[in-house]
Amino acid sequence: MIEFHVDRTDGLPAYAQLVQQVREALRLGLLKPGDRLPAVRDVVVSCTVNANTVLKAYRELEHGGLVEARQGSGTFVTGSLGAVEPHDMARLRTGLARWVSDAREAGLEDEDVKALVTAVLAAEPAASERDTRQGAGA
Amino acid sequence: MIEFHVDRTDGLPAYAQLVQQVREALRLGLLKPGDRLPAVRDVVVSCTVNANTVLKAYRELEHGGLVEARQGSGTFVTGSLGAVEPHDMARLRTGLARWVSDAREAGLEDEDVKALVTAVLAAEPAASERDTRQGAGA
DNA sequence: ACTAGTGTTCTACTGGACCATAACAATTCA
DNA sequence: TGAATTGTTATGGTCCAGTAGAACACTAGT
Repeated sequence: MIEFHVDRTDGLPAYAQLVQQVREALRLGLLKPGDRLPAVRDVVVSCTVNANTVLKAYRELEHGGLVEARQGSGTFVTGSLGAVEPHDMARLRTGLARWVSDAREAGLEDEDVKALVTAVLAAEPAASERDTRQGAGA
Repeated sequence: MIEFHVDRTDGLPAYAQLVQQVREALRLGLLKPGDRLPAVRDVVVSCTVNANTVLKAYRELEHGGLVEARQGSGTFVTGSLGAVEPHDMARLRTGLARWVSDAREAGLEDEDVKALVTAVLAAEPAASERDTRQGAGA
């Protein structure tokens, strides 16, 4: 069961943060079709947000075909994202962790790491993003 | 001279995107003390945002001690961020580019990459972030 | 002194995000 | 059947980001 957390100082709207967290969990394989999302009322309590806000997030996910809400029983995952082999994912994660460790030893903070990732991704767009990219680095 | 771009579908407020882009450029060494930021009116035109929006971004940067506005002449960079050796930065960038290339061959999209980075950074907080972390991954 | 370019301030308005509260509807299970 | 749990809808309000338009203030170059 995924656990949400909302950072009000983030700038990103609360409902968008919830959506993002579900999508992220799907991409990392932490959430699979059949899994249930936390009940609306639970999220209301744990994240101290309004029911409408949670609903908005769940509906956006539903609209994207990622989850399905069943009145009376809950909201369930129905779709997937990314779909990379767990084995490959584990291998890449290890490699990335090593690089991050290296970067931190060189003095980079988390913000530096994120900036660098953004820059590298933008510098050499993937084939699938070639004509869609907006650019993000400076 | 840094070039801004604002993505209205991003969710993040326009002024926050401008701030982020300046901070990112500072971290990557693309912007150094003494450099001038684009004139408010130029940003208004190039990004089709309001002058107040740009002002808000510039003031936030000024408040953070990163830039200084001089009425009549422009807004100039006065501070720095990260401050990692250019040599180290270049080395890390190359290493990251290699990993990204590897990840893409395995089928990861940009969103997958970002999700993985977020997860890894959150999994092993840096010493400087130990008691400040909010968590972000799912 | 003049002018062009720069940052700055002000007021008024719109729209989206969010909250508080309450009620309604479907499902599940004893 | 009934109670508990779940998603859903509705109303009305607050706050803030962003817009629009105008004017003001400072600086540099001529």
